Amino acid sequence: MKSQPFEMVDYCKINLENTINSGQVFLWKKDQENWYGINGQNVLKINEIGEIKSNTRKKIDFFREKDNLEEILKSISKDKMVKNAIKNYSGLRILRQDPFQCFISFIVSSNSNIQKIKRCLENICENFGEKVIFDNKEFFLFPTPKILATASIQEIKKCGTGYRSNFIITASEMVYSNKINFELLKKCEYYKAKEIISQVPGVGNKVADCILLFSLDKLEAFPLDRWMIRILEQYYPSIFELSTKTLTHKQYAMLHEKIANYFGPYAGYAQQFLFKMERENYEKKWL
DNA sequence: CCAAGGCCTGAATG
DNA sequence: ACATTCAGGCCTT
Repeated sequence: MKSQPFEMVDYCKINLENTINSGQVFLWKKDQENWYGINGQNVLKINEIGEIKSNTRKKIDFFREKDNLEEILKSISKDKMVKNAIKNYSGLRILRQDPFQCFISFIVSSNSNIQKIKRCLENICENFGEKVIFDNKEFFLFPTPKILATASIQEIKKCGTGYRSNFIITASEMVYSNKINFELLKKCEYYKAKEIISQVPGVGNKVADCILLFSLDKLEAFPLDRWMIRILEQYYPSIFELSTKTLTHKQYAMLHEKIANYFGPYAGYAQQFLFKMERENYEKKWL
């Protein structure tokens, strides 16, 4: 067996801080030594050495432990930008989130920022989610599709979600009625899954790609928000020449095509590293 | 097909 | 102190 470079082993080891502070999850906080997070009907606790505990016995592969990180990192290392980001933010992982929570989270995220998204989601949990005690601490789980589907618009609005409140209710109805079936979407290929999930009001290109990447195992999804556009303009002007300010559906699709060709089947991982890098450069706050 | 404006909130700026 | 501007993604016109 060939010995692999020392660094590669290092980069493959998960780094919780980098992972949680990368804009993919919102309901996480840290006390003295442990991270606690809400993932659907579970409270997750992760200690300093990376052991994961839950309030239930349900076991989920939250960290995508079966991903072949070495292969993925090699695959996306197409240029200096990505290589540096991998080096500087080593241990950053894509998580496998609870699909319904992820779905609602990114509908809430539209036209918003991380702090506000977090506040809104905390309100949603406190107002609609089940209260549980875990580790002598109080948590509110993420509400079920049924609860949000049958909530009143006024109640939702109190959470600070504004015009997105209607989207939340309709989206939850579609999940509750099984019109949107996450298990099915996991089995679909990327384009098909995206087509289906885009039928939900409040889910456009970017939100769809976030849901697909962060909860439905579509690692080729590459969410293009203002930050990513800025990054591509700045660092990849010759590869992905961007003409206009606003991305139409067609332009989004064409750009994704180029990106997929360039970064390959794990493009979503490249996106996460580049996003993390740029936000850190601008010293943007996380949670 | 594309461009422009409105939706809602909170932070930043004047 | 208050008013204005801006960031942010989706939908309708």
